[in-house]
Amino acid sequence: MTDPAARPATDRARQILAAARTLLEREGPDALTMRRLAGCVGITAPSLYKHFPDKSSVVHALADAMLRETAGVLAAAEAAAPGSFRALATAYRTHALAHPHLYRLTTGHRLPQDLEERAAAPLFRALAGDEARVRAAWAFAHGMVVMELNGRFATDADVAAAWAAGIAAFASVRL
Amino acid sequence: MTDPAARPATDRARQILAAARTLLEREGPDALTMRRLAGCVGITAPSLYKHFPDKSSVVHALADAMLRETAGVLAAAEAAAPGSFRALATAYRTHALAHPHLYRLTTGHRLPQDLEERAAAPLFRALAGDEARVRAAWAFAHGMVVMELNGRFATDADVAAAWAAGIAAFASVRL
DNA sequence: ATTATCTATAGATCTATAGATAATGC
DNA sequence: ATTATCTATAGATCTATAGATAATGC
Repeated sequence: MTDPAARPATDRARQILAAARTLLEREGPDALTMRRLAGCVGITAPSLYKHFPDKSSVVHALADAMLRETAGVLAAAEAAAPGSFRALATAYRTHALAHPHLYRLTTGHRLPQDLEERAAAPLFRALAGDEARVRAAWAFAHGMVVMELNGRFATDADVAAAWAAGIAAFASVRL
Repeated sequence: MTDPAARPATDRARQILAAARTLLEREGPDALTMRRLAGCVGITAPSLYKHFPDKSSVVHALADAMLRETAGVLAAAEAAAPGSFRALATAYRTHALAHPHLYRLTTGHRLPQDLEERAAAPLFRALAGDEARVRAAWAFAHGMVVMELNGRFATDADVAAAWAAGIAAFASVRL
């Protein structure tokens, strides 16, 4: 209810967003044009403007939905294994790597702060309420995902071991 | 010598790269067009193609130079404070935040692996040769920088404390 | 001779608006 | 009446090439 564009009211708007998501994930951000998006839904580009005021509102709605989904994934991981930073990190990684372009789109955006905080709440609990450590751990997870997505690790690198090392570093009791 | 585009031979090519760097850093990636770049150097767009085969070679050369610079910064930090992960992390952060657009450009690229490894060598030494931990620590630093650059932390967040928490987590002796 | 440059332009895009037309809901 | 859609198009871009012209180096 906060933002009409971010929370589509009509079926058509939802259908457009679903198509945008598929298009972005399949062909990357450059493919997400109003023309191609319209084509996916079976209408012409100008008709999109009856449902979204402009392109950025479509993009914003995609990012918003993705962040909500991430929050849900983390909440589920917490429910399954309360207090486990490892479980949260694994769930985060899995979800992010499953949606590379959406992940990049979302993390490249400035989103409502309460949404972000809600998503990070399980992490806050897992790390015993240490804010600074929560942010550092979040940055670690984000950095790992981005580097995996962008192929920044050497092909023979043991990425799982790197995740494990980071998880151990943050989960361990403070010295 | 590896790549002619990445290591410009002529003064003009170097001048073009310098202008590209300034343009990118001042106005962001969308401003970096062949026309605008040519304008900065005082020539027309087609003339650029006498010096670079295409736009991507210009971009690649920028990323290459930035990564070399990062390697230099880390090496200098190591020389000043051998074996200190904190010193490396601080130097990395400072350099990255001083060149936001270049940093994003560079980290969004796949670069020659030996270059990346050379840049990471001081980190490897500081973390006592633990490869997995080096990668995790690198991801942490990268994640922190990206989140700072993209304004992903709450305005009242103590970012320095987050850096300190991550540095402590990785620098501490293993349990 | 060779090189750097220019003008002109091909060939593709894009986002977004204006105004007409068809379809739906009262 | 209102809404969704279409066609047509404005108005901006972009990258990159072709071919002519000026300037440089032998």
